[in-house]
Amino acid sequence: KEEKQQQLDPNNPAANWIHARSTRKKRCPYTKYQTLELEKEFLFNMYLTRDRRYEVARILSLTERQVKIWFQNRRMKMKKMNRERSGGREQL
Amino acid sequence: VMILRSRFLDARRKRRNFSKQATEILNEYFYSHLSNPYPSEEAKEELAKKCSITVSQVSNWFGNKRIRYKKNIGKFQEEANLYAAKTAVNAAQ
DNA sequence: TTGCGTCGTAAATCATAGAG
DNA sequence: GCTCTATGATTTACGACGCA
Repeated sequence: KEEKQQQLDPNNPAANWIHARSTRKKRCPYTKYQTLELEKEFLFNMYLTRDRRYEVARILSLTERQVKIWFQNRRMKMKKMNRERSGGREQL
Repeated sequence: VMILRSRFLDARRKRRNFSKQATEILNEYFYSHLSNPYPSEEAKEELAKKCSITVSQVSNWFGNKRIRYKKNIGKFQEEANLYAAKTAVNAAQ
């Protein structure tokens, strides 16, 4: 059911925008518990100290790198939400 | 209160498909820039305005389109031809 | 030179609008 | 109405680049 064969036709101008780092770790969705705890920590402070990062990672069985990146992504999400909250209309 | 609040927040996932015309505009851009379908911030703003959607929605659309196109070029061949022809006609005028 | 910041994105996954 | 699948949005994980 899974044959991903794409013969890139030389005529096809789309030949060059394929990135795909083969070494990239596959995305693995975090559990409800992990996400909830991360959100709680984010509410406490948007930026982690090194010690907090270590603790959070240990408690949630994530790597420190994962926790660091989660916070980076979370800050970007917040930024996006603020951007669209101020620009768009509000109802209710 | 928390339930109502979460319902409101989850409402962001309530979506409507874009209008036929908006999809048309986005596809025209995509297929006429197939060698580099990465609109600049300015281009995104212009597309957003023309389509009456947000810049984020334009970004989402291109992100989805690039990956889905790449994953199955054959499936989009007909669509690609259609917009290529349309672009050619526009250019000829 | 280490290291964490943002920005833009790939790819997978989620949620459901809509087509059969 | 009830599946499915197409589609828009969100979630992980990086690369590229900035600053201290």
